[in-house]
Amino acid sequence: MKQAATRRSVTLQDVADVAGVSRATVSRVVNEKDTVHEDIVRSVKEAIETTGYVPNAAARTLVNRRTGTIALVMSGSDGSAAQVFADPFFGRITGGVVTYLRERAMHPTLLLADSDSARRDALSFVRRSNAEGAILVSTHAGDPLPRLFVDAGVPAVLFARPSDPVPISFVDLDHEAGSALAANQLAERGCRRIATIAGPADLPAANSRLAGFQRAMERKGIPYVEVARGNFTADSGEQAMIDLLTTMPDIDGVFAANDLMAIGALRALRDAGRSVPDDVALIGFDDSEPSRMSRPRLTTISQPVEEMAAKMTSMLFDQIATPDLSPASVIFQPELLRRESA
Amino acid sequence: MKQAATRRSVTLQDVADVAGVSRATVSRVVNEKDTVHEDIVRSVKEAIETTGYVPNAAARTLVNRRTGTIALVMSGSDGSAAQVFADPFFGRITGGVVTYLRERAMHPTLLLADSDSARRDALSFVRRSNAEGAILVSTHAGDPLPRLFVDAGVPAVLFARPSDPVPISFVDLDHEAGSALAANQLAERGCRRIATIAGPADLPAANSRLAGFQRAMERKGIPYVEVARGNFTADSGEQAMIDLLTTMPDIDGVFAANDLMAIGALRALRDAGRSVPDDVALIGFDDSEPSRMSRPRLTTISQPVEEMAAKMTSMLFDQIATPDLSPASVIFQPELLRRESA
DNA sequence: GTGAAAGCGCTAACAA
DNA sequence: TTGTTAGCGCTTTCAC
Repeated sequence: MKQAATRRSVTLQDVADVAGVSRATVSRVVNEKDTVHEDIVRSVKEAIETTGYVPNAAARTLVNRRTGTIALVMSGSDGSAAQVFADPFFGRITGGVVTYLRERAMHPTLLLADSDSARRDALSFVRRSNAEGAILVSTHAGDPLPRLFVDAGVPAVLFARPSDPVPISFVDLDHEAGSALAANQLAERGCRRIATIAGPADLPAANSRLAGFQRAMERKGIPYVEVARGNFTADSGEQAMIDLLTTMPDIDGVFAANDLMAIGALRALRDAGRSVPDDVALIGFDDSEPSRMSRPRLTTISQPVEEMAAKMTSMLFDQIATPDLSPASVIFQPELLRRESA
Repeated sequence: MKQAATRRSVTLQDVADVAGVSRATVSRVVNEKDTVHEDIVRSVKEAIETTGYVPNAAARTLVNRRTGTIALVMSGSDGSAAQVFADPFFGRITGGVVTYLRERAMHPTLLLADSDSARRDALSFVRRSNAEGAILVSTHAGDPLPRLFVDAGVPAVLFARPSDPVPISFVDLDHEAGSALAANQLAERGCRRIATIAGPADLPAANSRLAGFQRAMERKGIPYVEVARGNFTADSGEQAMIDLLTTMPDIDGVFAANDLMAIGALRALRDAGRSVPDDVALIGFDDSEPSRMSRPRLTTISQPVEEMAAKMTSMLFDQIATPDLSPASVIFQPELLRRESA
């Protein structure tokens, strides 16, 4: 069966016929090459208007190898699926990426890599030249994804330092500096009996935050800091605080490695009748939504996620332009957001 | 300059040469047509392996018109840019869409439509056949986006009922049923002096929630409900609650049209020395992260966002398959999530 | 400045 | 079952 004429989309040739010129000329006009006589430009543009011509991206890509798309790969731990997206962190990264890309008339395609097969699919997506490169957001340690992309020679950059040493460009936060900010603030308030609620030991970022805090405290003349472990949830923070209150009853300053745990700690403190910040000063990390909602509002460490995402995207562009660029990394500085809890 | 052989990517022809067959046969093997002799299949697969062949998506798309991509268009109010993505709602929708798509080996491309030109770009993105259709998530009233897509005859579905009447398929929540759930819960607790903190009057969803609440209360024999207005922020909820406490000092039940306002109300109530839920029962709407973090934990109305997003995606597929399908809508039922505040 | 023609890599008739 | 061939819509030399 022949295709109905109305169904067929308008092509360069159609425009050329209407304008009485060749395909090539129309192509030049569409691509704004300035080697076309302006009278012709005008009539071609008219023809484009009347025909309602829209260029076909696939045909273009086929010849010039540019897709105008990059892959944004979210790599959660296996099977975590949709949960990855519920994290506001993901939204902030996405915002930064989109903001940067839109100025270059490009768009990210979202891939979820939460299983071996999904990881392979993600790689193959880029290799079919659906995308010019990939932004990898890996939330868990030992993620095989970065290695996969690097080995395949596909342009890619990573959010956060790779846990295994992989030659790939990345952006990261200076976690140690962040917790040092918290340490200094606590010390300057006059806190002396200090504890920290650390994150999971298998997360590099959590360890950096812990190490940075301890080191900064030492520099402030407070060599001993009590350490409790949580898993980045509010409940774990609450429990850790309860334990801390037992082991260190006269505690007067706490740094939680993320806001959620700080919120949990806040609850334990309230239940114990300790006032924040008067009895105990408390600092979180992340500047998350709940940290802004809490009472007292949480003093916390903020990271420039959108900015980091934008930088990461620009690094990806560099790599696409110069394929054998050697890996680079950019470390961003966090800020102390003084609110009410410390 | 001739292109270096190593740079050129492996094509069907290369595989064909190695396997000693024709391009067409290789194509058949790649596309798993079962009309190929299994010995040949084997040797072709081997050749694919040794050559490292990866099919070129653009070339495929050019002939079969399928891109394996759909556009996910987030339409914030003008200039709201990245802020749209910070909303966890966006993440949940994305999660639902991705989960549905991945089973069909497809992926969403993210577009932000927060200005007239961005809206046009979004439309043109789909029309260049970069995507087979579009999922429109519009957060504000009077958004011109749905109309734009419908007029262009591009397959599209909408999250939430269009504020202006546009012939487009959509999914939505039964907001009235949601607030009726809240009303019933309040009434059954024995609350009699009841108020609601409504959302902005120009948001259809906010109005439905208000109307549904009033109606359900009437049915419960409580014809009068005090109404305060907020703008969906915690601060506005706090202020509204303060006002309510003045105009209706013996208030014993409050329904806030979203969780953030409920959180604000919770603060005002605590400041006023009212215990929740004993003195005043409080219900929110959305089941957001802060609602789970608060103390007392917020009783709220939850909506099946991921499910709605998945359904929306499947409706888009129907529309792509059958272009002149008439618009359909599917309304989802919310649930009462009883926690501690009511 | 403009047109003719040769592909980009693939699929799908149609032949064989 | 397999190969030949004609495009899909575009860009880009290369002549004119």
